[in-house]
Amino acid sequence: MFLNEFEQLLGGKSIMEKLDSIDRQILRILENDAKAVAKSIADQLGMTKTPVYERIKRLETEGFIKNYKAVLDTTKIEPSITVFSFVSLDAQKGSLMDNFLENVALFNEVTECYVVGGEFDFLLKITVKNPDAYYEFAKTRIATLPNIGAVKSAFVLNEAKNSQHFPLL
Amino acid sequence: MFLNEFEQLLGGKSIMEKLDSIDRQILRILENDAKAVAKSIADQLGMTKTPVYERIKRLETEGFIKNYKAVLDTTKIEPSITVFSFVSLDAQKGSLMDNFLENVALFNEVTECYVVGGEFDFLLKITVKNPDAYYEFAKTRIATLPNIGAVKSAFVLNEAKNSQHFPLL
DNA sequence: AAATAAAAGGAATAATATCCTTTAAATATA
DNA sequence: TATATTTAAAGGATATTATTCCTTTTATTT
Repeated sequence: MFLNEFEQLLGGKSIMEKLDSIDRQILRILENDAKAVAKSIADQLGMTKTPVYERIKRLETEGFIKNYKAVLDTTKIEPSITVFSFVSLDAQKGSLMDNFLENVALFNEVTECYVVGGEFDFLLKITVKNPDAYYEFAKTRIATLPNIGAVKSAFVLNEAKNSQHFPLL
Repeated sequence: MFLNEFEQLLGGKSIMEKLDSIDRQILRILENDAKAVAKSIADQLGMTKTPVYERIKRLETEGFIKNYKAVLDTTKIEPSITVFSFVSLDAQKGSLMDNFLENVALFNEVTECYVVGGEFDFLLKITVKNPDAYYEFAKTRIATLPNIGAVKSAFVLNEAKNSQHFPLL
């Protein structure tokens, strides 16, 4: 058996632990339902629990599955509003961008933050109690950060779709 | 004991099942780790498993917890690009908006879709294999929908933060 | 055909969910 | 303020169920 140069470097262990069709089906099932157990997944795939169990463990230890989370019905818990805000900096100096990211990482209100290409530099997903709270947050937390240029916001009126499913599985 | 008019309608059962501080702490723990069991949550809260177990079951049956999902490391599974696209329609007729939403709901590539206020009508989160696939998808799937006006896209260069935590718990 | 890897099957362990009874706490009532 | 009533929590016991391990069989690859 021949090892390629990468595998040789790792003592025969492949870097790219590839996923076969069964792995992908298991991931798709767990993506829908973290509580699915080896036995029920095995039944769906026409297998037995042992190989399925071992594959799940492998997918966990190798990091294909990062973690398991409860999905909450936030509207039932407390009324809130969500705002997507595009932000651009005065200058695209790398240190400025890092500084911005470090800051927003600390804000619980910013649940997601993406570095994007195009007219703006960042896209933030912000969740707060109400419009007043958003105004306060934008004014005191975002606008005060150094070198903020333009900010353009879109208020979410309705969450029409949120599948949280990786479409390439 | 007096019932208010809403409670009377439900035979004494309150509509707004309110969450106390313990419920919120349980939700916060499960939001981080769906695999946390009653015993370990109870330990963290200085309680015993029974009341915690009963509260979890209540939170599930009353819908505060919608479901449990595995969070995947999609970059390890397959290279992909994510694009946020703002879309506006020619006219904001309600039926046109419904039609648009019905269509995008069918596209696996559109993992999230929000109705927003402001310059545009919708915000889509789109995941595809590569820029070519995005061009193909935008051209054949989105641009061909009836009454599409403007489309403005921002390509994700980096996912700097994705907490998936409801900040108001 | 041989060797390796994966899957199957079964069995045992361990842990958790679930139930029931008792105790404590909080609230309402006298 | 004391007492009664209701609700929630605690504690323990049981039964179910999943994990985990080991051996055998099948499939795949060389």
